[in-house]
Amino acid sequence: METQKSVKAIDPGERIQSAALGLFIRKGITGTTTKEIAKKAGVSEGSIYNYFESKGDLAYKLFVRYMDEFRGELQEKASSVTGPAEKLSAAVRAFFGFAEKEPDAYAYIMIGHYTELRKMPDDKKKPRDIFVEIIGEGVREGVFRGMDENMGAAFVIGMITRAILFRTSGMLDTPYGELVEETASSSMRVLGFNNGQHPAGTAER
Amino acid sequence: METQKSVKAIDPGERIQSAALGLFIRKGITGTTTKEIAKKAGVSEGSIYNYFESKGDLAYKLFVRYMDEFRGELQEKASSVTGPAEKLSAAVRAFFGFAEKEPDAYAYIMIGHYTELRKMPDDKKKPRDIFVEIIGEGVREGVFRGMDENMGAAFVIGMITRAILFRTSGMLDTPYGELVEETASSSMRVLGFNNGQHPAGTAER
Amino acid sequence: METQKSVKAIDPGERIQSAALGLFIRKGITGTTTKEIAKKAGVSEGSIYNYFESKGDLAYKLFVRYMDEFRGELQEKASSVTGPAEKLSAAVRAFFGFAEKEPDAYAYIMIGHYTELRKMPDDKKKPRDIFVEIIGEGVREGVFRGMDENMGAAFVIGMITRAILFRTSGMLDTPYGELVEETASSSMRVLGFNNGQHPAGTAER
Amino acid sequence: METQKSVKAIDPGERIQSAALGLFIRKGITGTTTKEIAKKAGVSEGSIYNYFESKGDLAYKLFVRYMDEFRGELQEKASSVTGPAEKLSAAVRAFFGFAEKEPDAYAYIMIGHYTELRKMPDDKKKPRDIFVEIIGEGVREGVFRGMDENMGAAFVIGMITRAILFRTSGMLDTPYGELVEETASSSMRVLGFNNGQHPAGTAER
DNA sequence: AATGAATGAGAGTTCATTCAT
DNA sequence: AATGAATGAACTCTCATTCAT
Repeated sequence: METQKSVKAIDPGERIQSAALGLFIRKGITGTTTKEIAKKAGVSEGSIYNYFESKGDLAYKLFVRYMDEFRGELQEKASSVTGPAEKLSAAVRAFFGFAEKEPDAYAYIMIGHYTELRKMPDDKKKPRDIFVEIIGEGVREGVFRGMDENMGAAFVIGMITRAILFRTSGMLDTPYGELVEETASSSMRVLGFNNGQHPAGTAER
Repeated sequence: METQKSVKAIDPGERIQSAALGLFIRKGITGTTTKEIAKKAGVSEGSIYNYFESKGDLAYKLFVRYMDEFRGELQEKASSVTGPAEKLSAAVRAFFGFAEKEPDAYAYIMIGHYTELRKMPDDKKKPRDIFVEIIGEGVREGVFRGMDENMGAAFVIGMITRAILFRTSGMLDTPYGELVEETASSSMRVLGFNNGQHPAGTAER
Repeated sequence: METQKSVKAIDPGERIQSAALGLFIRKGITGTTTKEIAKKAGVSEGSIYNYFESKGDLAYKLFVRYMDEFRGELQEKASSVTGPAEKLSAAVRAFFGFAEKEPDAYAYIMIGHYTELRKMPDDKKKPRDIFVEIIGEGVREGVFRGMDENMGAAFVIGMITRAILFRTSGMLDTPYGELVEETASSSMRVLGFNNGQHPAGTAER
Repeated sequence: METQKSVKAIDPGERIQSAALGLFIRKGITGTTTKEIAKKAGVSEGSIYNYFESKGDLAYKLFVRYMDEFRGELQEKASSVTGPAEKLSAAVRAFFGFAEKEPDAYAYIMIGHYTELRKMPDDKKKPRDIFVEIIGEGVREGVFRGMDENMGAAFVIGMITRAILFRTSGMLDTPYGELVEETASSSMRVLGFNNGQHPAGTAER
């Protein structure tokens, strides 16, 4: 009963991260002040520094955290099925699923590629690696047409992210479920998926 | 013969824009100081304000300028051929062409979508509109499979931009020409291009 | 046998003072944080305030404590012999002795004259008073030449402190014992000590 | 006529240094805020940074400037006469002269030895070197008794600085001129100066 | 007595913008 | 048009001190 008194009682470090995430995606990292973060999180400005070394550290930790979470979900969903086509479909769905479930975290990850975060080194496995592996496997097994797996991953990820971007910014009003299915099947077309019946490259369905 | 006395003689406004572009893509807009711009452009800090209202105005004008230029090239190339498939191919090539010829401008446009510039309203025609129109036309003519033209544009643009991003960041070493061709043909696959022989949706080639 | 259980068992107030002394002389009072003191002393930051009113109070108490200790040693050594010359020699030796035995405390006292501590009023007897008294006595007894006792004290203390400073900072490599003797005899020269044979002040000039 | 409009017209960099010097010696470097310096100098806080890289840089530049000036005066005065005894006397007088003419600069130099400045590396010639050279020369020429020149310098400088300190802090009311003469002649006593009549070292002990 | 998270005033510093020249 | 010194608001970050536990 003492475990959780009120909403204010949850870990300040968590509240700071949550507040920062919302501000970062709306105003950018540099465009967000520590004063704003503190106010939104309901803590003092100085408190931020009890949990993070600097604003940059906070931004970076947030990035790594959500990248890991995102990659983890992709991995988990892809691992739960067998076969390159099934894995790819699962990964596409998980991608959309994450963007739908945690839109702020998703937006932050996307922004990260184009801002200060981009230069932050990371030798950890990234979401894209999941796609590269699945496609590589599919190509080797003859399920997908012969193509560079990195290029295939670029195509698939590109389609997904732009579809989400178009939808988020109101340029596309296709219902969510339909968009997911269309993106998944379009990915199959790009990869020359042949349903396993005969050599890749034919793809009639 | 008065057209170009020396490098210092060209329009200061031009030099300022050129300097700013390079700095903006490397350090971000907020991360770039007017002092740096002035120094790189070889003008005084105060001079910037004789040509632009503020740093934000400079950033915005740069964005609009290159967006226009980019869209213009896409338009021009697409208009020079006939038929949706040909137009689309031309647009895809022009997209890559612009990114190759003016990498800084291209990078700036891409970054713009995710930073301060994003909020800048624009009712002008954008690069994406070119794709939407071409695809819409192709769908109506039965050359492409039946699909939402905005979704199709999202897919195609997504493939192109990610392919360029992967290549630029060294994750993909496919030769330039080959990448262009692969992207163009993959776009056709996604759009269910049937070579004009029979109803879209079959796509064997 | 309860006197000293473990190093952690000794009085926290003592540990705090010891930690503070080391930090103060290396980084200055303002340059030392309470967090550092607490860490080095092995206590919590808050604990400091159970023993001292403030950081300034801690700095001041340290200063007074060592000033007293220093003056006490000078006094004690000087009192143990008779005659101005002997007393002065003893005081000079005690001065060097203190600097050698408790270099941190000595350094802190020296620094104190030039920093925040300087303004702290003190009507207590100070080390310099020992010298003033001895010299005044010597002058009145005709053992030293006629001179202002305060001036004489300034000269003697100046020689001692600079000699120690030069030695501590590596500018002087005279062995310790020799330096003490040289300083003591040089003090005698300055004070015109005539070995008691004939009236002081002989040194015609 | 335009050269000097008003007192406010003199170089802001100079006004900043002057204001900082006064504050630094009264409150210490860390104890002085940039806000105070700016206010006293009659400039904006930001202006300080048009002239100095940081508060530390300002403090350091001030230190070097006055050290150079001080050493220069000692050198100049010592060079204007011949013979070790005369040179030493001149140096002692110049030392007192500088402290009298520029008490703030003198105080700042003294404080510098005990604060942040102390760690600032300096391979330049320092005031003390003047004394070391003169004494070394005197010892070699037999004008002063045989002694380590560094030790001799420590004694002489110690006497001078303490005499000034005692006088400045009101512990000594000897008139200025007399104090200078007494310090000069006492220095001669310490160095065993024999008036040139017979070999140094005569002072049997 | 002991703790250490929380505080918030205030520090040094940056920088877009202005304006007298 | 061009300059660049001056500005001052706003920033990030520090740290002595407090206080609920």
